[in-house]
Amino acid sequence: MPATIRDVARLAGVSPSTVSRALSMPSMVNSATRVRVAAAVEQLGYLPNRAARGLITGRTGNIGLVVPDLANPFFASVAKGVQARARRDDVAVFVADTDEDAAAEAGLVRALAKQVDGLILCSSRASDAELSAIAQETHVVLVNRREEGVAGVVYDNESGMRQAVAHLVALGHRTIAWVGGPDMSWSTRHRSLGLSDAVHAHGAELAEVGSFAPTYEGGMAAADQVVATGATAVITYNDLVAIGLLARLHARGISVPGELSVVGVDDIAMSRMARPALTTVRLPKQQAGRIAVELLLTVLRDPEPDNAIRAFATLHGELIVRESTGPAPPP
Amino acid sequence: MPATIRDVARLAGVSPSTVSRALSMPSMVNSATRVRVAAAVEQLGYLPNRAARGLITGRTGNIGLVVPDLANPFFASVAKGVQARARRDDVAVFVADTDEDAAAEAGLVRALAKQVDGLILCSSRASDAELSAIAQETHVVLVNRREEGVAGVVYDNESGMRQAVAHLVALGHRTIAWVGGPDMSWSTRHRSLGLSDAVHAHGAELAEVGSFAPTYEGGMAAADQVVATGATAVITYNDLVAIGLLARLHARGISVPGELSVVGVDDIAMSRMARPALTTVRLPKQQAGRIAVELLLTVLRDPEPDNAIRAFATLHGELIVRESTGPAPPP
DNA sequence: TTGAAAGCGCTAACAT
DNA sequence: ATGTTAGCGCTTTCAA
Repeated sequence: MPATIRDVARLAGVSPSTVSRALSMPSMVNSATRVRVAAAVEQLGYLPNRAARGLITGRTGNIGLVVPDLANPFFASVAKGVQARARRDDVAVFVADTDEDAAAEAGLVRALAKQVDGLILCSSRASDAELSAIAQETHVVLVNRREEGVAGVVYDNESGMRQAVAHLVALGHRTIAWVGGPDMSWSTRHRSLGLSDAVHAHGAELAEVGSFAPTYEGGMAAADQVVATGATAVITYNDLVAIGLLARLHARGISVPGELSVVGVDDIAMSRMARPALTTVRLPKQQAGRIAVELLLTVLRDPEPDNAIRAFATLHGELIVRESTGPAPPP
Repeated sequence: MPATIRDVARLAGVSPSTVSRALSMPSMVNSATRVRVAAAVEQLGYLPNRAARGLITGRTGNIGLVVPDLANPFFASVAKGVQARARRDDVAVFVADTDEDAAAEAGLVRALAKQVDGLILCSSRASDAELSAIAQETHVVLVNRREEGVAGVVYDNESGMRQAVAHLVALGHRTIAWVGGPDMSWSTRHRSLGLSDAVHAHGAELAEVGSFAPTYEGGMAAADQVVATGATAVITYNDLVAIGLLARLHARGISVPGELSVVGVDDIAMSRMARPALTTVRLPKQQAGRIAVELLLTVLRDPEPDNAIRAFATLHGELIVRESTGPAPPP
């Protein structure tokens, strides 16, 4: 049986309210009593029951993190960043994996919303309407998606795509293929847009091969269509897709980068380990998680609606050049 | 402002206790009132406050999952399995990442213990003493570790090692190196033991090169020592280590499997994607997570101490042969 | 500076 | 079958 505040109070010879104050507002209690309370707390190994506290303060000290797929290293990294930052403020984190299912996401969000002070929605596949409904119910921070009036952190996808295109064009590529991710993904739309702009700015050609699952399998599936476009270079929605694509190209005996250059996005650990090692746009993943928590805590501390709107962070990706592109020029 | 049980009661024209009963023990309430309550619940979008319920029932409907490193795909998969199974029973999951730090683990566990019905400790690095202390405070299910009197799920490491060794010996290897994982890891001890038995049973030689971090970097660090042993084959603590080792061997121009055969453990997605593709012992990861939840829910349902002791599941690994071993015989 | 009392949202006796 | 009462562990008025 864990000790309650009354046990502590009894042992310290004070009232429960004094114990409560000694813990949450130490300045309002006599230093002598404060010491006695501290001793009792120590001796009993007392830890306040957060649920009980939350019931009255309306604050649970918990936050929720919702991701499409924990097995995707990108999300695992974001989750790690969230964890790390949350722990610093003694905040516990509920994690929910939606399995890339928008319907499941809605359910999980509703279930979590009641037990947390706020929610971090990572790469949410929810519709705009659903999203604002959620934002009404609890504090929300978005990762990888920008929505008016909701706080969040996004990557500058346009800049990432510009870097990738500049690199490929410098290598002599004139036709670049693009393998898109989930249609509901904000990132895929913005990467596609940025890519289109960058390619045309360089007077090159863009060959879009459509939407694929953001997974290794998605990349395998996309490979043949990419080859069919006749492009000499391809940029994929993310690294997982690029690595799947690499595998299929290898199976078909198509040499990378000899016949086709490949660029991914994310720089997951796997990218470096791929053969050939994958050129990619490195996104600061843990940082996104940390900032998301930061934002959420800020919003919670000062819930003025004005702040929510401004609280949008933009992170920048960085092109990491590896063997999967050049120096061999395309055919 | 979310609706409370009193709002529902008022709208349905009944008392709060009736609403409570209609929701938790529907059979004890008149079907007519049950319908009225259901309607009110629906109309108000009422969702019981779990914290409040937990305060009185002593059950929160939450569980905690503690892992050493979410960025390790093995743990990400286990987490996914846990999530999936927990969701089926409408249980929410706190996830804590200890960053491979035993001290952090202790703190996180204590913090979580109060807000959950039970804890799943995955590859816990805690000492036996700490572990039993935790098991005293809350219900615990261990993954990847076997402890007397604590429920859990482990892999049959011995069998996995036997399969790997039989494979290597059949290929003609006579000296097999072993790269161990964290010293505090139950798995590393049992893999090492099983390996030793299997190797000697085949009349072969075992060359142990010590403990390394269970990461890509650990594998890089181990590679040169492995080579120095003169072994023609190496088995590593896990796939991440094997892949790091592969990278370092590649950098040194040592051919795999031509000069050295490599076998990992886990079969993370990355293993298939490695070049050469990694031979490994496939562990059912999500299944471990699912079973852990199952066990925990069972223990919670019927907290007789007798069950806890028996509730230990053993899962079996399966050797997956890929390019990193044979058919080329060792030198 | 401290204590007593009330109550957060809910469920579990105890009545009826 | 339903309502009333009490109280889970905590914080927060309000008095002293």
